[in-house]
Amino acid sequence: MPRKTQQRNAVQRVLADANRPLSAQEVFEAAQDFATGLGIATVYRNLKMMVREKRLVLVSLAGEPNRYELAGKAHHHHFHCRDCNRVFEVPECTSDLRRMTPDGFLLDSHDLVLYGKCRECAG
Amino acid sequence: MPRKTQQRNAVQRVLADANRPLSAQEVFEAAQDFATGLGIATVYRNLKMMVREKRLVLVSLAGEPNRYELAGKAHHHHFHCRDCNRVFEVPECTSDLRRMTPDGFLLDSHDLVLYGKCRECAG
DNA sequence: ATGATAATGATATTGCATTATCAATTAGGA
DNA sequence: TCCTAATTGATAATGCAATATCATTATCAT
Repeated sequence: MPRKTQQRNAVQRVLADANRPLSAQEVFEAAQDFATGLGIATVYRNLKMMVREKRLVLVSLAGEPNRYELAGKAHHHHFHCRDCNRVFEVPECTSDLRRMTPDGFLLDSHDLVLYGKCRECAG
Repeated sequence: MPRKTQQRNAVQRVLADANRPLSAQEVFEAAQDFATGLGIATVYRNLKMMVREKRLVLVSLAGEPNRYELAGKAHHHHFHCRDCNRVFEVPECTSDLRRMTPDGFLLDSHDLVLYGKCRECAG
């Protein structure tokens, strides 16, 4: 039976407040404010647990450490800012991906990542 | 001055013959046929050199070791087979990605990966 | 309040792709 | 052919995210 802890709440809260996927390191830094003395191992443990419980989903991007976002969001994709290295959400792509799937291939899912500068970095 | 070696030729040939991006490991295995006793370090060295010379491009996919493909191809994306773990090329997506870019963000490039079963695995 | 045990923090360890090291080999111009 | 420097193979080392370990602390049902 899982227990309520300050650390777990802090991790959860940080992810709920950020409306973008965060890395363990980002969660670690932000969650310090709500759980002083927080350890990185605890962050990893709680992220893993919350993914297992399907309260978070893992966002895996090429060449990047894993990020995590709240589960249950509508289908969407991500924008990776090359300057600040933050990842943002973008709405679903509308194009018919089946059209680009080679004959005989079975399409399950897809991932689209946009790269560039976020609003702040473009500023 | 770079020299012509059996090993370098083997790496090059394997990548030219495969019409899909290959990992260092895949290159290593396939190139054995053309260079007996080939070492994995040599494969990595040559891949790195060929990327530096812009004869290959690096294909980085989430949670996967790097893959490499011949440079100079038309813009395209990739299909990652969940069964055999091979990656294939697919033609460019036609949708207007700028439409999904949030206001104020600057879009440089994008990557799209399709997931599913390739023809052989779907067979 | 108490006890059983879940959770934590510090840190060592793992896993894995990739790179560095180095002695031995080989390419290729003189 | 000879020489020199590029290349190679074997393997140790690196980098880094993520996990395991373990003694200590905190939760919460009783």
